Amino acid sequence: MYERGDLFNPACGTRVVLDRIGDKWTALAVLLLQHGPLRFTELRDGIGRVAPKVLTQTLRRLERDGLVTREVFAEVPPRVVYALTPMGRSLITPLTTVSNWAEEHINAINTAQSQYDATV
Amino acid sequence: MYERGDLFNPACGTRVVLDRIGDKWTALAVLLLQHGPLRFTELRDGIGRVAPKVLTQTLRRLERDGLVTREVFAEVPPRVVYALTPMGRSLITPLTTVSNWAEEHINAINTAQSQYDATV
DNA sequence: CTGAATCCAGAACGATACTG
DNA sequence: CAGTATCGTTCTGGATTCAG
Repeated sequence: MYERGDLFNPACGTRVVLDRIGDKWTALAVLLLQHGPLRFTELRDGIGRVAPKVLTQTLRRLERDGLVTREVFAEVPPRVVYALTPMGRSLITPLTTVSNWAEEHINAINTAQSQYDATV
Repeated sequence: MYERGDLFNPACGTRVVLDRIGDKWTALAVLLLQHGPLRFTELRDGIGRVAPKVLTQTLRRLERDGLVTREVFAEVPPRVVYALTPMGRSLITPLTTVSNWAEEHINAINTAQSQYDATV
C-alpha cells in the first residue's frame, strides 16, 4: 500500500496522476465527457486533430484507471459510448482548478517567455 | 491574446500548463522550492535520481516561464540558488489540489488497473 | 559546484490504410 | 462506426564525460 508524501517513490500517486493528465489528450477527453457520455467519433471531433490510434490509447488508459466506462452496443453500425465514472467525475474539480490557474496566468507566462527569449 | 475556453487551440493555456507540470520533474521541483530557495545540488538530491542535464532543462523551462528565479553568486566554488517567483508560489495551490486528489484516489486507481489487467 | 556536450534508448504522437 | 495494423518522426529522459 502506498504511503503519502513519498515523493521519491516513482509510484507516488501524484506522479502517476500528473503523468496521466499531462499527456496530450487525456485532460481534454475528461473535460469533454463532463456533461455526458459521448461516442468515439464525438470525442474525436471534439478533440480535433487526433489519430484514432492515439485516441484509443487515451481512452483505454482512462478505462484501465477506472475513470471512464466503455459500453459497446451490438448494432450495425457499431456504437461505443464512453462515460465518466464517479471517480472520473471527481477529477473534474482538481482539473478545473489547474485549468483556472492556467487561464489566469497564461498571458503572464507568454510574456515571461518572450522576455526570456529576448535576453538569450 | 489568448481567449479562454478555446480548448481546440494548441496554445490553450491549460494545455501549456499541463504539458509543463506533466513532465517528469517539474512538479517535484516546484514543491521542493515551496518552503524556500534551494541550490542546484539540493534540488538534485531532493529529487533523487535525475541527470544534471534533465534537471537543468527543467529549471530553465521554469525560469523561462517566469515561475522560478535563478541567482548566480560569483564565488569559488560557484553557487546558484533557485527560488519561486510570486507566480511560481501561486502554482502551489492548484498543484496541491491535484496532489490531494491523487493521494486520495491512487489506491482505487491501482485496484482498477489490477482488475482491468486481470480481464485482459 | 554547476552545468554543457554528446550519444543513446524508449516512448509518445502522427499519417495512412485496412477490417469486422 | 470504431477501431487495428503498420510505419515513421519527434520528443523526453538518461548515462557519461568534460569544463569554467
